[in-house]
Amino acid sequence: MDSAEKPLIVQSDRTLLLDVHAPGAEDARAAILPFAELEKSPEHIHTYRITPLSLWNAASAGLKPQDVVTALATYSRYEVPAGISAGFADTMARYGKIRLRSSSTEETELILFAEDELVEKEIAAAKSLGEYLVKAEKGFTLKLTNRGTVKQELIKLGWPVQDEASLREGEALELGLREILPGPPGKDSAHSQFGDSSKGERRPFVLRDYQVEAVRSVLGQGGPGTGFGVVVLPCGAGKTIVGMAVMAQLKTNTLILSANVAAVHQWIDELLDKTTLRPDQIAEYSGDSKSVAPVTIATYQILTWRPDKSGDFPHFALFRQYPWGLIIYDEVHLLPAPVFRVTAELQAVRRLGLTATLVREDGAEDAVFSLVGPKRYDVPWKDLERKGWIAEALCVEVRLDLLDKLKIPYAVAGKREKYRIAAENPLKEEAALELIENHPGDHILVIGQYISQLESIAARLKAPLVTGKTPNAEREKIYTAFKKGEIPVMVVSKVANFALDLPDASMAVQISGSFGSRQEEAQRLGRILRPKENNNSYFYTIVSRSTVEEDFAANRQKFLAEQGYRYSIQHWEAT
DNA sequence: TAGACAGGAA
DNA sequence: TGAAATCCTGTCTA
Repeated sequence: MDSAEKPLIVQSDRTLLLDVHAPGAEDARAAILPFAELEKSPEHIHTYRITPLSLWNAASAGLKPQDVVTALATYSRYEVPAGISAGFADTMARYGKIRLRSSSTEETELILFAEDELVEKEIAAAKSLGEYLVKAEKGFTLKLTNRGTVKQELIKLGWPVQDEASLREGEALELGLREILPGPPGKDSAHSQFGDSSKGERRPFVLRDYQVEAVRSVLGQGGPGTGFGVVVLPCGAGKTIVGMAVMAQLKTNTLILSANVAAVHQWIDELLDKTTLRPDQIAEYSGDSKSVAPVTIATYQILTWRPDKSGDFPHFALFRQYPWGLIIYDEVHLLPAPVFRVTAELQAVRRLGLTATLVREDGAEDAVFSLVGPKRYDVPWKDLERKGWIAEALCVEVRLDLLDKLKIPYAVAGKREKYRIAAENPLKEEAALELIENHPGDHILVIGQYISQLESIAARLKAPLVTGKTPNAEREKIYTAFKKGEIPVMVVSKVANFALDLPDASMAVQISGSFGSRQEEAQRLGRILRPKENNNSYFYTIVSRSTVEEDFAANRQKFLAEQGYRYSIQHWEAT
């Protein structure tokens, strides 16, 4: 490759510019993904940033500074700035400089070792740690119960702790997977993980190669200190299966926390379908039913509920009253702040975080890192797509003008109203109708934010509308008809973000979205990413040109680019 | 005992 | 930056 054509520009401020049109851009992206975070993703040049956290994640995954340097040198158009490599080495070296080990004498104490004297002095001088650490002959001792808090404080000081203290063994539980021996990957076996449990059949399934790898990277080789961390996999890639496989390896009582009751039920169905667990060994702990069993699935919400604002969290007792050997945090990026607090106490219990995206809008990534664990496994969506595990999705941003009549009201509107005017641009409906007309035979989901807009387009499409107010019985009826193909188009509101029982579609048209949340975009794309027998899925986002929406669209798409998708932009004109 | 629904929270 | 949906609890009805 001519070096002038290389895709990457490395800058001394630790940003990486990726020219997405250059040859080798895809390979370069895959190479930098383990240690860099995507920051911006406009059409031509994507910006990645190397942060301390991204380097520590890389270090905990076993990457060496030299690997980072090599990746950069391989794809860099210009010479890698002098000094930047030394900086990476310094930052990465911080991971592992401080280790946490079990005390050989005191069962309720841990020992914090610093590799060199300077680091030790720095820790000793840190005010925020003073109340937890006691100077010992070598290193410091701390109370077992402060394990998480200390780790969190240290990462704030720039010292990620390598936690090697032993983990508590939970009560043993015999369970296995109803798994058949893995075969070669291919399109056929891609479907075998999605058994139809409604028919009551419990088919064996194949653990996919990347799922096996994810399990291995969390559990390590069974050595001390392993057994916690976060696995990042896209929607539809079988995160629950990774969770169940970890459970089957550890064979211990497990508490599973998930985002909503639908997810709780899904976990229960999956556990019954794919493991050897009996129904009486599985319990739901939610608003409906508060039972506890060797495997218990709870919602985050019930745990964070409290009768009055400043009081205690009565349901936290669930964490402590049962001998859990493993806690699974489903959708760990949604972990609420109060659960961080109790998680800080639970550092002796094995922890597995599952998510499609670690990105949090509130910047609590370092709390996830220090309390749940470092990122242990991540795979670019494009890889899964290439192997046929998830459907290939084509993302198109459709830009159109604001309706003439609205241009003046938009210009004079306050910041607040601008969002709504741009989002509800009536021309979007025309464009959506046209897109849908051009896709006969597809199962189409129209997704939007505002009920009035959705009502209008649903009426024009003669399609059913599902919102939060739609009673469950009716939802069920519409979903079934959509699945059978009796209804080709379905209009949905924000329920699309949460409802797990929403049927799969081969095309989605997003006519309005909310304030640039990447998680939201992820959920929506996930709706159309399930494996299909035939060809591609389409994801259209309709955006009003020259409005605030363009900025939001950029933010929302960042996530997709993060995963290696390429957006194309179409301009639509009213005829 | 199950469900439907209102009200509060985030 | 704002609207919409969810989940939990408690109460009421049959």
